[in-house]
Amino acid sequence: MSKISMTIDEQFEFLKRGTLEVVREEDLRAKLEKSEKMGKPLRVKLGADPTAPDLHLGHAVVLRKLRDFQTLGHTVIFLIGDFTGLIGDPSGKNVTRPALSKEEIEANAETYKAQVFKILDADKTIIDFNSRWMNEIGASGFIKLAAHTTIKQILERDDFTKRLDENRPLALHEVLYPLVMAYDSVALEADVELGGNDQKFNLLMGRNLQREYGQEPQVAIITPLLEGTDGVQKMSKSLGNYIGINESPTEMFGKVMSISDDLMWRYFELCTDVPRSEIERMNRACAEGANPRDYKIELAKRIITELHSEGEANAAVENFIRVFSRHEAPDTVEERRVKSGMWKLARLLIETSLAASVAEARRLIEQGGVRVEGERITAHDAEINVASDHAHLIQVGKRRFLRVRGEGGG
RNA sequence: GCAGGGGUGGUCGAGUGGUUAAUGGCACCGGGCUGUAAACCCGGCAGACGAAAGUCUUACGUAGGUUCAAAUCCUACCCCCUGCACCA
Repeated sequence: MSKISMTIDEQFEFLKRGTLEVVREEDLRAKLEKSEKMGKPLRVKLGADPTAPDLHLGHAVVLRKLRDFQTLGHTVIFLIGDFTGLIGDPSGKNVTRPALSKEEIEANAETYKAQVFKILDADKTIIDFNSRWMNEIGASGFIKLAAHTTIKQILERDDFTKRLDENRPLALHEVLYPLVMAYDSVALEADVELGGNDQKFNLLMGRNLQREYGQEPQVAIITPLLEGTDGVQKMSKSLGNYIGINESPTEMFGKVMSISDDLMWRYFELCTDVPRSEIERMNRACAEGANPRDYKIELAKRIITELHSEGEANAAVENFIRVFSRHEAPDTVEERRVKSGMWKLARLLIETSLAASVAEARRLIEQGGVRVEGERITAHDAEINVASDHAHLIQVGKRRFLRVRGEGGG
Protein backbone atom coordinates (compact mmCIF):
# COMPACT_ATOMS: atom_id res chain seq x y z
CA MET A 1 0.00 0.00 0.00
CA SER A 2 2.64 2.53 0.84
CA LYS A 3 4.45 4.01 -2.08
CA ILE A 4 7.51 4.33 0.03
CA SER A 5 8.95 1.04 1.04
CA MET A 6 9.68 1.12 4.70
CA THR A 7 9.81 -1.69 7.15
CA ILE A 8 7.33 -1.58 9.98
CA ASP A 9 10.12 -0.45 12.27
CA GLU A 10 11.04 2.36 9.94
CA GLN A 11 7.43 3.42 9.61
CA PHE A 12 7.11 3.39 13.34
CA GLU A 13 10.17 5.55 13.87
CA PHE A 14 9.04 7.88 11.11
CA LEU A 15 5.68 8.39 12.78
CA LYS A 16 7.14 8.75 16.22
CA ARG A 17 9.45 11.62 15.36
CA GLY A 18 8.34 14.87 16.89
CA THR A 19 5.66 13.28 19.04
CA LEU A 20 5.44 13.57 22.76
CA GLU A 21 3.87 10.24 23.38
CA VAL A 22 2.33 7.31 21.54
CA VAL A 23 -0.27 5.38 23.50
CA ARG A 24 0.49 2.63 23.13
CA GLU A 25 3.54 2.10 20.98
CA GLU A 26 2.94 -1.63 20.59
CA ASP A 27 -0.62 -0.94 19.50
CA LEU A 28 0.63 1.32 16.76
CA ARG A 29 3.10 -1.26 15.59
CA ALA A 30 0.37 -3.88 15.57
CA LYS A 31 -1.98 -1.66 13.63
CA LEU A 32 0.69 -0.83 11.09
CA GLU A 33 1.38 -4.51 10.59
CA LYS A 34 -2.24 -5.38 10.30
CA SER A 35 -2.89 -2.56 7.88
CA GLU A 36 -0.04 -3.66 5.68
CA LYS A 37 -1.07 -7.27 5.78
CA MET A 38 -4.70 -6.57 4.95
CA GLY A 39 -3.88 -3.81 2.50
CA LYS A 40 -6.23 -1.59 4.41
CA PRO A 41 -5.20 1.95 5.30
CA LEU A 42 -5.57 3.10 8.87
CA ARG A 43 -8.22 5.65 9.70
CA VAL A 44 -6.46 8.55 11.32
CA LYS A 45 -8.55 11.19 13.02
CA LEU A 46 -7.90 14.77 13.97
CA GLY A 47 -10.57 16.80 15.67
CA ALA A 48 -10.83 20.50 14.99
CA ASP A 49 -12.70 23.30 16.61
CA PRO A 50 -15.24 24.77 14.21
CA THR A 51 -14.78 28.35 15.32
CA ALA A 52 -11.09 28.96 14.92
CA PRO A 53 -10.20 28.69 11.28
CA ASP A 54 -7.09 30.81 11.67
CA LEU A 55 -4.41 28.19 11.84
CA HIS A 56 -0.87 28.78 12.95
CA LEU A 57 2.39 26.87 13.20
CA GLY A 58 1.20 25.23 16.38
CA HIS A 59 -1.59 23.59 14.45
CA ALA A 60 0.88 22.81 11.72
CA VAL A 61 2.79 20.53 14.06
CA VAL A 62 -0.03 18.08 14.32
CA LEU A 63 -1.01 18.54 10.68
CA ARG A 64 2.49 17.67 9.59
CA LYS A 65 2.29 14.52 11.63
CA LEU A 66 -0.98 13.75 9.97
CA ARG A 67 0.69 14.20 6.64
CA ASP A 68 3.27 11.63 7.66
CA PHE A 69 0.44 9.14 7.87
CA GLN A 70 -0.71 10.15 4.43
CA THR A 71 2.77 9.65 3.12
CA LEU A 72 2.47 6.07 4.28
CA GLY A 73 -0.84 5.76 2.47
CA HIS A 74 -3.27 6.01 5.35
CA THR A 75 -6.59 7.82 5.41
CA VAL A 76 -6.87 11.03 7.30
CA ILE A 77 -10.19 12.20 8.67
CA PHE A 78 -10.28 15.87 9.49
CA LEU A 79 -13.21 16.11 11.81
CA ILE A 80 -14.77 19.47 12.35
CA GLY A 81 -16.42 19.50 15.75
CA ASP A 82 -19.42 21.54 14.86
CA PHE A 83 -21.42 19.82 17.56
CA THR A 84 -18.70 19.90 20.18
CA GLY A 85 -18.33 23.52 19.29
CA LEU A 86 -21.51 24.14 21.24
CA ILE A 87 -19.54 23.30 24.33
CA GLY A 88 -16.22 24.81 23.47
CA ASP A 89 -13.20 22.99 24.79
CA PRO A 90 -13.37 23.42 28.54
CA SER A 91 -11.31 26.39 29.45
CA GLY A 92 -12.90 27.47 32.65
CA LYS A 93 -14.93 30.02 30.87
CA ASN A 94 -18.43 29.09 31.74
CA VAL A 95 -20.00 29.58 28.38
CA THR A 96 -21.84 27.56 25.86
CA ARG A 97 -21.54 28.81 22.36
CA PRO A 98 -24.40 29.49 20.06
CA ALA A 99 -24.94 26.78 17.50
CA LEU A 100 -23.42 27.67 14.18
CA SER A 101 -25.68 27.79 11.19
CA LYS A 102 -25.17 25.44 8.31
CA GLU A 103 -23.82 28.28 6.23
CA GLU A 104 -21.35 29.32 8.89
CA ILE A 105 -20.14 25.79 9.28
CA GLU A 106 -19.64 25.42 5.58
CA ALA A 107 -17.86 28.72 5.37
CA ASN A 108 -15.55 27.69 8.19
CA ALA A 109 -14.93 24.36 6.55
CA GLU A 110 -13.85 26.14 3.41
CA THR A 111 -11.49 28.33 5.39
CA TYR A 112 -10.07 25.22 6.97
CA LYS A 113 -9.52 23.54 3.66
CA ALA A 114 -7.66 26.51 2.29
CA GLN A 115 -5.23 26.30 5.17
CA VAL A 116 -5.08 22.64 5.99
CA PHE A 117 -4.35 21.61 2.44
CA LYS A 118 -1.21 23.66 2.46
CA ILE A 119 0.07 20.79 4.51
CA LEU A 120 -2.24 17.84 3.97
CA ASP A 121 -2.86 16.00 0.75
CA ALA A 122 -6.41 16.87 -0.20
CA ASP A 123 -6.90 13.64 -2.10
CA LYS A 124 -6.19 11.57 0.95
CA THR A 125 -8.24 13.60 3.39
CA ILE A 126 -11.84 13.14 4.39
CA ILE A 127 -13.56 16.09 5.96
CA ASP A 128 -16.38 15.22 8.29
CA PHE A 129 -18.58 16.84 10.92
CA ASN A 130 -19.58 15.35 14.23
CA SER A 131 -23.02 16.88 14.10
CA ARG A 132 -23.66 14.16 11.53
CA TRP A 133 -24.12 11.63 14.31
CA MET A 134 -24.51 13.82 17.37
CA ASN A 135 -27.62 15.47 16.00
CA GLU A 136 -29.14 12.07 15.38
CA ILE A 137 -28.42 10.55 18.74
CA GLY A 138 -31.09 12.48 20.68
CA ALA A 139 -31.39 13.07 24.37
CA SER A 140 -32.00 9.44 25.24
CA GLY A 141 -29.09 8.38 23.11
CA PHE A 142 -26.97 10.90 24.85
CA ILE A 143 -27.93 9.58 28.26
CA LYS A 144 -27.09 6.09 27.14
CA LEU A 145 -23.78 7.33 25.89
CA ALA A 146 -23.12 8.98 29.23
CA ALA A 147 -23.78 5.68 30.93
CA HIS A 148 -20.59 4.38 29.39
CA THR A 149 -18.40 6.42 31.61
CA THR A 150 -18.20 7.39 35.25
CA ILE A 151 -17.71 10.66 37.05
CA LYS A 152 -14.54 9.32 38.48
CA GLN A 153 -13.19 8.60 35.06
CA ILE A 154 -14.02 12.09 33.86
CA LEU A 155 -12.41 13.59 36.92
CA GLU A 156 -9.15 11.95 35.98
CA ARG A 157 -8.69 14.99 33.88
CA ASP A 158 -6.33 17.22 35.77
CA ASP A 159 -7.82 20.57 35.06
CA PHE A 160 -11.22 19.34 36.19
CA THR A 161 -10.01 18.15 39.56
CA LYS A 162 -7.84 21.17 39.91
CA ARG A 163 -10.78 23.43 39.42
CA LEU A 164 -12.79 21.50 41.95
CA ASP A 165 -9.94 21.67 44.42
CA GLU A 166 -9.52 25.36 43.93
CA ASN A 167 -13.21 25.96 44.29
CA ARG A 168 -13.44 27.31 40.81
CA PRO A 169 -16.55 26.63 38.82
CA LEU A 170 -16.85 23.54 36.71
CA ALA A 171 -19.95 23.45 34.59
CA LEU A 172 -21.66 20.22 33.81
CA HIS A 173 -21.55 20.68 30.08
CA GLU A 174 -17.82 21.08 30.21
CA VAL A 175 -17.26 17.61 31.52
CA LEU A 176 -19.35 16.25 28.67
CA TYR A 177 -16.89 17.54 26.13
CA PRO A 178 -14.42 14.67 26.39
CA LEU A 179 -17.27 12.22 26.20
CA VAL A 180 -18.57 13.62 22.95
CA MET A 181 -15.12 13.79 21.51
CA ALA A 182 -14.48 10.21 22.51
CA TYR A 183 -17.68 9.14 20.89
CA ASP A 184 -16.48 10.67 17.64
CA SER A 185 -13.77 8.05 17.62
CA VAL A 186 -16.39 5.36 18.09
CA ALA A 187 -18.53 6.75 15.31
CA LEU A 188 -15.59 6.99 12.96
CA GLU A 189 -14.02 3.74 14.06
CA ALA A 190 -10.76 5.55 14.29
CA ASP A 191 -7.54 3.56 14.38
CA VAL A 192 -5.43 6.48 15.40
CA GLU A 193 -6.19 9.88 16.78
CA LEU A 194 -3.80 12.78 16.86
CA GLY A 195 -3.86 15.73 19.16
CA GLY A 196 -1.77 18.20 21.05
CA ASN A 197 -0.74 17.60 24.59
CA ASP A 198 -3.73 19.53 25.83
CA GLN A 199 -5.94 16.93 24.20
CA LYS A 200 -4.30 13.94 25.80
CA PHE A 201 -7.12 13.16 28.16
CA ASN A 202 -9.69 13.39 25.43
CA LEU A 203 -7.75 11.05 23.19
CA LEU A 204 -7.39 8.51 25.94
CA MET A 205 -11.06 8.81 26.67
CA GLY A 206 -11.62 7.75 23.09
CA ARG A 207 -9.71 4.57 23.78
CA ASN A 208 -11.85 3.80 26.79
CA LEU A 209 -15.08 4.46 25.03
CA GLN A 210 -14.14 2.43 21.99
CA ARG A 211 -13.45 -0.49 24.28
CA GLU A 212 -16.87 0.04 25.83
CA TYR A 213 -18.38 -0.20 22.38
CA GLY A 214 -16.45 -3.30 21.54
CA GLN A 215 -13.99 -1.65 19.23
CA GLU A 216 -10.27 -1.97 19.19
CA PRO A 217 -8.96 1.12 20.99
CA GLN A 218 -7.38 3.78 18.85
CA VAL A 219 -3.77 4.69 19.17
CA ALA A 220 -3.41 8.12 20.70
CA ILE A 221 -0.57 10.15 19.29
CA ILE A 222 0.20 13.20 21.30
CA THR A 223 2.21 16.03 19.83
CA PRO A 224 3.89 18.69 21.91
CA LEU A 225 2.41 22.13 22.07
CA LEU A 226 4.59 24.52 20.17
CA GLU A 227 5.69 27.53 22.14
CA GLY A 228 4.69 30.85 20.63
CA THR A 229 7.12 33.47 19.46
CA ASP A 230 7.51 34.61 23.05
CA GLY A 231 9.07 31.25 23.80
CA VAL A 232 7.07 30.83 26.95
CA GLN A 233 3.41 30.25 26.38
CA LYS A 234 1.89 27.93 23.88
CA MET A 235 1.27 29.46 20.51
CA SER A 236 -2.21 30.88 20.28
CA LYS A 237 -3.97 33.56 18.45
CA SER A 238 -5.40 35.15 21.55
CA LEU A 239 -1.96 35.49 23.10
CA GLY A 240 -0.71 37.19 19.98
CA ASN A 241 2.41 35.03 19.86
CA TYR A 242 1.57 33.11 16.74
CA ILE A 243 2.80 32.71 13.22
CA GLY A 244 -0.22 32.21 11.01
CA ILE A 245 -0.25 29.68 8.22
CA ASN A 246 -1.77 32.28 5.95
CA GLU A 247 0.60 35.09 6.76
CA SER A 248 2.72 36.65 4.07
CA PRO A 249 6.26 35.35 3.57
CA THR A 250 7.63 38.66 4.79
CA GLU A 251 5.58 38.55 7.91
CA MET A 252 6.52 34.94 8.60
CA PHE A 253 10.15 35.64 8.03
CA GLY A 254 10.13 38.50 10.45
CA LYS A 255 8.40 36.54 13.12
CA VAL A 256 10.69 33.55 12.81
CA MET A 257 13.74 35.79 12.98
CA SER A 258 12.49 37.32 16.18
CA ILE A 259 12.19 34.10 18.13
CA SER A 260 14.87 33.37 20.68
CA ASP A 261 17.86 31.24 19.82
CA ASP A 262 16.82 28.51 22.20
CA LEU A 263 13.43 28.31 20.65
CA MET A 264 14.65 27.87 17.12
CA TRP A 265 15.86 24.34 17.75
CA ARG A 266 12.41 23.45 18.87
CA TYR A 267 10.94 24.94 15.72
CA PHE A 268 13.44 23.02 13.66
CA GLU A 269 12.29 19.84 15.24
CA LEU A 270 8.57 20.43 15.10
CA CYS A 271 8.14 22.55 12.00
CA THR A 272 10.64 21.08 9.59
CA ASP A 273 11.83 17.68 8.48
CA VAL A 274 15.45 18.39 9.26
CA PRO A 275 16.83 15.27 10.87
CA ARG A 276 17.58 15.38 14.52
CA SER A 277 21.27 14.68 13.93
CA GLU A 278 21.49 17.70 11.67
CA ILE A 279 19.74 19.89 14.21
CA GLU A 280 22.24 18.81 16.81
CA ARG A 281 25.10 19.55 14.48
CA MET A 282 23.85 23.10 13.94
CA ASN A 283 23.33 23.55 17.61
CA ARG A 284 26.92 22.52 18.30
CA ALA A 285 28.17 24.84 15.61
CA CYS A 286 26.50 27.76 17.34
CA ALA A 287 28.01 26.78 20.64
CA GLU A 288 31.36 26.96 18.90
CA GLY A 289 30.81 30.44 17.64
CA ALA A 290 28.71 30.23 14.50
CA ASN A 291 26.10 32.96 14.23
CA PRO A 292 22.72 31.51 15.15
CA ARG A 293 21.12 34.06 12.89
CA ASP A 294 22.24 32.16 9.83
CA TYR A 295 20.54 29.00 11.02
CA LYS A 296 17.49 30.97 11.89
CA ILE A 297 17.37 32.23 8.34
CA GLU A 298 17.54 28.63 7.20
CA LEU A 299 14.65 27.79 9.51
CA ALA A 300 12.52 30.63 8.23
CA LYS A 301 13.28 29.64 4.68
CA ARG A 302 12.15 26.09 5.23
CA ILE A 303 8.94 27.10 6.92
CA ILE A 304 8.07 29.56 4.17
CA THR A 305 8.98 27.09 1.46
CA GLU A 306 6.53 24.63 2.92
CA LEU A 307 3.68 27.05 3.36
CA HIS A 308 4.30 29.24 0.33
CA SER A 309 7.02 28.41 -2.13
CA GLU A 310 10.77 28.30 -2.45
CA GLY A 311 10.77 31.40 -4.59
CA GLU A 312 8.90 33.39 -2.02
CA ALA A 313 11.18 32.10 0.68
CA ASN A 314 14.23 33.32 -1.20
CA ALA A 315 12.61 36.65 -1.82
CA ALA A 316 11.89 36.95 1.87
CA VAL A 317 15.54 36.34 2.68
CA GLU A 318 16.62 39.05 0.31
CA ASN A 319 14.10 41.41 1.68
CA PHE A 320 15.32 40.69 5.17
CA ILE A 321 18.92 41.41 4.29
CA ARG A 322 17.97 44.59 2.56
CA VAL A 323 15.82 45.96 5.34
CA PHE A 324 17.58 44.76 8.46
CA SER A 325 21.17 44.27 7.50
CA ARG A 326 21.50 47.16 5.09
CA HIS A 327 18.77 49.30 6.58
CA GLU A 328 17.18 49.98 3.26
CA ALA A 329 13.56 50.02 2.31
CA PRO A 330 12.07 46.77 1.03
CA ASP A 331 11.96 46.52 -2.76
CA THR A 332 8.21 46.51 -2.77
CA VAL A 333 6.43 48.94 -0.54
CA GLU A 334 2.72 49.43 -0.57
CA GLU A 335 1.66 52.78 -1.97
CA ARG A 336 -1.23 54.75 -0.61
CA ARG A 337 -3.02 57.69 -2.12
CA VAL A 338 -4.08 60.59 0.02
CA LYS A 339 -5.30 64.04 -0.74
CA SER A 340 -2.58 66.20 -2.25
CA GLY A 341 -1.35 69.17 -0.29
CA MET A 342 0.39 70.01 2.95
CA TRP A 343 -0.10 67.43 5.65
CA LYS A 344 0.85 67.42 9.24
CA LEU A 345 2.97 64.34 9.57
CA ALA A 346 0.95 63.15 12.54
CA ARG A 347 -2.26 63.44 10.53
CA LEU A 348 -0.72 61.56 7.70
CA LEU A 349 0.22 58.69 9.97
CA ILE A 350 -3.35 58.43 11.13
CA GLU A 351 -4.74 58.69 7.63
CA THR A 352 -2.53 55.80 6.55
CA SER A 353 -3.22 53.72 9.67
CA LEU A 354 0.40 53.88 10.72
CA ALA A 355 -0.84 55.34 13.97
CA ALA A 356 -4.15 54.96 15.73
CA SER A 357 -4.53 58.39 17.25
CA VAL A 358 -3.03 61.82 17.32
CA ALA A 359 -1.47 61.06 20.65
CA GLU A 360 0.13 57.90 19.37
CA ALA A 361 1.38 59.50 16.18
CA ARG A 362 2.94 62.19 18.21
CA ARG A 363 4.60 59.79 20.57
CA LEU A 364 6.05 57.87 17.66
CA ILE A 365 7.46 61.00 16.12
CA GLU A 366 8.85 62.47 19.29
CA GLN A 367 10.51 59.23 20.21
CA GLY A 368 12.28 59.03 16.92
CA GLY A 369 10.27 56.24 15.45
CA VAL A 370 9.32 57.94 12.23
CA ARG A 371 11.39 58.50 9.14
CA VAL A 372 10.44 60.23 5.94
CA GLU A 373 12.66 59.47 2.94
CA GLY A 374 15.04 57.88 5.40
CA GLU A 375 15.34 61.04 7.48
CA ARG A 376 14.31 60.80 11.06
CA ILE A 377 11.73 63.43 11.92
CA THR A 378 11.30 64.32 15.55
CA ALA A 379 9.29 67.52 15.43
CA HIS A 380 5.76 66.40 16.06
CA ASP A 381 4.35 69.36 14.18
CA ALA A 382 6.39 68.67 11.07
CA GLU A 383 4.58 69.10 7.82
CA ILE A 384 5.00 67.32 4.58
CA ASN A 385 3.94 68.29 1.12
CA VAL A 386 2.18 65.40 -0.55
CA ALA A 387 1.96 65.67 -4.30
CA SER A 388 0.83 63.37 -7.02
CA ASP A 389 4.17 63.30 -8.77
CA HIS A 390 6.17 61.96 -5.89
CA ALA A 391 5.62 59.15 -3.41
CA HIS A 392 7.12 59.86 -0.02
CA LEU A 393 8.61 56.90 1.70
CA ILE A 394 7.46 56.76 5.29
CA GLN A 395 8.87 54.37 7.84
CA VAL A 396 7.45 53.76 11.28
CA GLY A 397 9.50 51.74 13.70
CA LYS A 398 11.91 49.25 12.24
CA ARG A 399 9.66 47.45 9.92
CA ARG A 400 6.64 49.34 8.74
CA PHE A 401 7.04 51.04 5.40
CA LEU A 402 4.60 52.87 3.22
CA ARG A 403 4.76 55.13 0.22
CA VAL A 404 2.37 58.02 0.20
CA ARG A 405 1.39 59.81 -2.95
CA GLY A 406 -1.09 62.58 -3.59
CA GLU A 407 -4.25 61.89 -5.44
CA GLY A 408 -4.67 62.87 -9.05
CA GLY A 409 -2.10 62.79 -11.83
CA GLY A 410 0.63 60.25 -12.16
C1' G B 1 -33.57 30.79 49.52
C1' C B 2 -29.89 32.34 53.61
C1' A B 3 -24.94 34.13 54.80
C1' G B 4 -20.28 35.99 53.29
C1' G B 5 -16.78 37.73 49.46
C1' G B 6 -16.11 40.20 44.86
C1' G B 7 -16.72 43.17 39.91
C1' U B 8 -10.77 48.95 38.61
C1' G B 9 -7.39 50.50 32.36
C1' G B 10 -5.02 44.80 27.21
C1' U B 11 -4.04 41.75 31.73
C1' C B 12 -2.77 41.05 36.95
C1' G B 13 -3.41 44.00 40.93
C1' A B 14 -3.11 48.78 44.41
C1' G B 15 -6.32 52.40 45.75
C1' U B 16 -12.18 53.66 51.43
C1' G B 17 -14.20 61.27 49.75
C1' G B 18 -10.17 65.86 47.06
C1' U B 19 -2.90 66.78 45.18
C1' U B 20 -6.12 59.97 40.90
C1' A B 21 -6.17 59.69 33.85
C1' A B 22 -5.92 56.37 38.72
C1' U B 23 0.87 53.30 42.44
C1' G B 24 3.20 48.85 40.76
C1' G B 25 4.10 44.16 37.75
C1' C B 26 3.22 41.94 32.96
C1' A B 27 2.06 42.63 27.93
C1' C B 28 2.60 46.15 24.21
C1' C B 29 4.93 50.48 21.41
C1' G B 30 9.38 53.73 20.20
C1' G B 31 14.69 54.45 20.88
C1' G B 32 19.79 52.46 22.22
C1' C B 33 23.08 48.04 22.13
C1' U B 34 22.75 43.78 18.59
C1' G B 35 22.05 39.08 14.93
C1' U B 36 14.65 42.45 13.96
C1' A B 37 17.77 36.62 19.36
C1' A B 38 18.14 36.87 24.60
C1' A B 39 19.67 40.03 28.47
C1' C B 40 20.20 45.06 29.54
C1' C B 41 19.41 50.60 29.37
C1' C B 42 16.15 54.93 28.20
C1' G B 43 11.30 56.75 26.97
C1' G B 44 6.07 55.90 26.31
C1' C B 45 1.44 53.51 27.11
C1' A B 46 -7.37 56.96 27.20
C1' G B 47 -8.77 60.61 23.57
C1' A B 48 -9.40 65.59 21.35
C1' C B 49 -7.61 70.68 20.77
C1' G B 50 -2.99 73.60 21.21
C1' A B 51 3.64 75.83 19.00
C1' A B 52 3.68 75.54 24.21
C1' A B 53 1.99 76.30 29.06
C1' G B 54 -2.32 74.06 29.23
C1' U B 55 -7.65 73.17 28.37
C1' C B 56 -11.57 69.92 27.64
C1' U B 57 -13.96 65.02 27.09
C1' U B 58 -14.37 59.99 28.45
C1' A B 59 -13.02 55.95 32.18
C1' C B 60 -13.04 52.24 37.89
C1' G B 61 -20.17 46.28 36.71
C1' U B 62 -25.21 49.29 35.42
C1' A B 63 -28.62 53.24 36.82
C1' G B 64 -29.66 56.87 40.14
C1' G B 65 -28.48 59.80 44.72
C1' U B 66 -25.53 62.52 48.73
C1' U B 67 -21.46 66.21 48.37
C1' C B 68 -18.27 72.17 46.47
C1' A B 69 -15.81 67.29 45.27
C1' A B 70 -16.91 59.93 44.52
C1' A B 71 -13.35 54.38 41.93
C1' U B 72 -13.98 55.60 47.08
C1' C B 73 -20.39 57.14 50.85
C1' C B 74 -25.96 55.77 50.02
C1' U B 75 -30.03 53.16 47.11
C1' A B 76 -31.67 49.84 43.44
C1' C B 77 -30.33 46.50 39.80
C1' C B 78 -27.02 43.02 36.98
C1' C B 79 -23.11 39.50 37.07
C1' C B 80 -19.37 36.20 39.43
C1' C B 81 -17.42 33.24 43.54
C1' U B 82 -17.72 30.54 48.32
C1' G B 83 -20.36 28.20 52.31
C1' C B 84 -25.06 26.49 54.01
C1' A B 85 -29.80 24.76 52.66
C1' C B 86 -32.31 21.81 48.82
C1' C B 87 -31.20 17.18 46.16
C1' A B 88 -34.60 10.79 42.71
